[in-house]
Amino acid sequence: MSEEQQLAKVYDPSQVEEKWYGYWEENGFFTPQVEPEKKPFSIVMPPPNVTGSLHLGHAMDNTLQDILTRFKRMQGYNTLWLPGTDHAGIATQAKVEEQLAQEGTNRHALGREKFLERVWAWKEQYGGTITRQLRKLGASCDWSRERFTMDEGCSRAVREVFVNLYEKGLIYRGNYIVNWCSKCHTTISDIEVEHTEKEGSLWHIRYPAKDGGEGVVVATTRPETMLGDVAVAVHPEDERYHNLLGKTVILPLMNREIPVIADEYVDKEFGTGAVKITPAHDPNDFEMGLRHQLEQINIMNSDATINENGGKYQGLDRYDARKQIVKDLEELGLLVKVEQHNHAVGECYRCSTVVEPRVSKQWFVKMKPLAEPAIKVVEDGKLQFVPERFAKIYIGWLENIRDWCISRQLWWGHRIPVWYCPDCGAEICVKEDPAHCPKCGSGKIEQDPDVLDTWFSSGLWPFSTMGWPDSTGELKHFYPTSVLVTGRDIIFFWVARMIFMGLKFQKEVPFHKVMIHGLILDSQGRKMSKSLGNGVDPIEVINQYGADTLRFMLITGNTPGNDLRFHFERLEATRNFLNKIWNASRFVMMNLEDYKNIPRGELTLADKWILSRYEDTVRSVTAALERYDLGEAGRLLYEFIWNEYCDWYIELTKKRLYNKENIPERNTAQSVLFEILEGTMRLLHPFMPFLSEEIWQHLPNHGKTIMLSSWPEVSGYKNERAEKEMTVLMEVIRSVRNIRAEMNVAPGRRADILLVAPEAETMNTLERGIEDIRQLAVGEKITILQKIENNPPQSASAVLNGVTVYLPLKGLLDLDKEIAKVRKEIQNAITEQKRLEGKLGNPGFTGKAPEEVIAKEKEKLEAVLIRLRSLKIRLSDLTEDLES
RNA sequence: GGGUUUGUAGCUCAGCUGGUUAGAGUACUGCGUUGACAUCGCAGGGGUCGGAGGUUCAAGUCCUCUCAAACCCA
Repeated sequence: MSEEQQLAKVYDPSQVEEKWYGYWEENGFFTPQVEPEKKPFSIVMPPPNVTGSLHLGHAMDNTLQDILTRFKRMQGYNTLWLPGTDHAGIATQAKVEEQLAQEGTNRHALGREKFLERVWAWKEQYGGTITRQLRKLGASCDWSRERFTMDEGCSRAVREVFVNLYEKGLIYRGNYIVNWCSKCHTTISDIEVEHTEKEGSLWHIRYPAKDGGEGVVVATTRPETMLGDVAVAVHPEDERYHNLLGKTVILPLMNREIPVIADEYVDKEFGTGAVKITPAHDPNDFEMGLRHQLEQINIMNSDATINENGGKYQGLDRYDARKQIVKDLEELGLLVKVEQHNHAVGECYRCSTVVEPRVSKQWFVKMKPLAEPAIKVVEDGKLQFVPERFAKIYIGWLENIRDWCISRQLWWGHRIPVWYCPDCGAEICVKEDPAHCPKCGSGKIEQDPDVLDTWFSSGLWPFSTMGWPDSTGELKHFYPTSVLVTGRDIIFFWVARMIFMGLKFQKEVPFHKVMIHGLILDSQGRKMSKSLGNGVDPIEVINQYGADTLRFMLITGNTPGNDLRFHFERLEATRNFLNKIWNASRFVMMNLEDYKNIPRGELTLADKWILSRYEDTVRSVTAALERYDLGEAGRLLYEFIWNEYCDWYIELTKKRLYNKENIPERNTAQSVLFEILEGTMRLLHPFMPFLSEEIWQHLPNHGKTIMLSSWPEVSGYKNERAEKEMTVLMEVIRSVRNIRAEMNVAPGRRADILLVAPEAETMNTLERGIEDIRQLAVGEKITILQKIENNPPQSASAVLNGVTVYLPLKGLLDLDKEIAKVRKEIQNAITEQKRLEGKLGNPGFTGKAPEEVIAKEKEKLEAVLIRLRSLKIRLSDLTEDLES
């Protein structure tokens, strides 16, 4: 065992983490065979952006998945954690375009084919970064099955789904108002728009009547869109405007005649109660335009400049046009007033450019028929959210869903599998690329230039990664997956879409549970962002503290679903915990050199106690993991290891370990120390895979790897009596230490201790624990009596439940102080006694409270009375002392 | 405007279906080099649970209102 003795005094994660990860991966420990006879446990990893790098959100998300995966694997499940990456259309394309810009060129100059080559090259270069980082974190996912949303298999799945939905009429092409990002140069879906509250103005503009009357004043936050106005609308019950209904007003600057119409959508209270209607540039106006058969006048180019429909403003940027229009209106005397006005502005979630509602021809998924079953499975409990409250958010969103715009004006992504025939006008949607028009035979067909929203392919992730549309063993065994772990920010983007896609194409939910976790915030509770510069790089944290420390810190210290603040102090506290575990293990190994795995001798009270506490820990940690309360599981382990195993049990074994004469006793202590440490390492392994493996490998009787060892189970060690007895000893020891500290007894100085316990049972406990007390309370001569005749002179004391502790301290004792202390304790006890008597004397309480609660209160009262009696005796003894 | 979450010791957070004298870590104070660990040990001070009202024999824990913060949706 010489190698054990070489363990460093301080745990150094950098020495062990890489070694073990390589060992696990090379030996294929992460890669399951499909074993249909075994119970499956599967997770698909939310695919990170292929060219991205790891942030703390990923670190937490994947730590949670890894904990669940390692836990279930040890429990003997056929366990698959399937990793992969996402092609992230807009983000990746933008990065490559940036690169091209630096070279002084752009994608249009390059052409579609060459551009895509560049993106693939970019992916090859940066695509491995994040998966390497996940390895550093310790993720035990099966890299042999790693997938990419644009790989051949996933692309086939996308094609299959698109064609199928198209044929069922669930995908259609139409002219609708969509969100246009003029910087990313593409359409984005409703949920990709972020609304932020902004200071703006409300311009009141007069539209004169055609007949020369005053006309009407409209209020708008976007005056530039008036170039595309086709009507003015008022509420039908708004009496202020009854005389104007049906009349015609003149649109200033454009001199267009437009009608005043009535629509219930108009809010009478807002602005002047009259609104300008621009169907081509506002979603609400668009709807109203359809109701009233209004013309749609598109006034903007794709770069958000005014187009030929904007008259003399053509060519101006939208905001320059706004300034000019306001100025011109002012000169015409048509600007009535300008008010301060705060309103929500939609911005692109990727680049924060203000989105432009714009009418254009796009592809959509019809959502109602898909949403209904997706709502039902959650309502029926076939798919559960953890914590449950997120189900409400999910259902609420799906109930109010609008059709999903899936086409993107990008090049990087799955190309829409639709061809148009210029000769006969046919629209062709097929699984295999067609060479000519099936209707007229024309060879001039052209494919739709757009690609699909990235989330379209990620929506298929749980089954496309398992080989669908082929029927594979993985699909049969591992689908539906067991649980999906993700942040609450993508419930709409991703979770909902996987659910309806899974239901549609597999006729089954894609996962049984969805575990939602919060965000990681900085120490001040702000979101981490590039612009604030408050982000923390998990890789730097790993380099500094180790992956285990980061992992444990990320999953403890909060409750499921809530955000977590990132404090370096907590990181340090966790590192200290790892060091504590390391040193406790070091201690055990140092004392194991002659350990023989033979039947152990008689167990001491301390042995029985720690075994019982260990059993409790096994049960509670397992239960917490089963209900996805990983933070609680971590906390329980922390408390057991530090407060029970280290602070008490190790200390209690030292005397036996150091006495090398008594081999059986020493061997028994070694045996229990070892058994608990070994089991605890297995409990700890999902949380701290590296540290637990390193320690476990140094222990005797190890196998190939802790990650394939079995999860600890309860084995009948629970011992209430031992726990109760141990509690008495611990209280006695604490009170002696307390007195010593108060009286400034030097730590090394042995002191005599007198214990008085009226009950025979307690006396027995003390007698059996006498050596433990001597050891941990630094006792000299210890006397245990059932009662005392004479008051022990010059003694400090403490009155516990059932035991009175005396420390004779000749010359050190301040009698007045001691008396005051006892008096105060008597006061406290009396207060408590009165409270309990009042409670028990209350017929309301005794009549209505459950039996056990009453019994408990009675017990408490009894204990207080006993204590009070001892305290009073103590007080009279002390006063006698004072008088003598 | 609708919804969700949070508000417990200086700080960060636990406290399950109402029933201990409300807990932990950290910070703070005192003592400490006994053969795992100073990234440590022992001991200690510190909160009446955002505010108001209500239900109940009993409320941090349920209800109503209210204040504050964060987030989501419109």
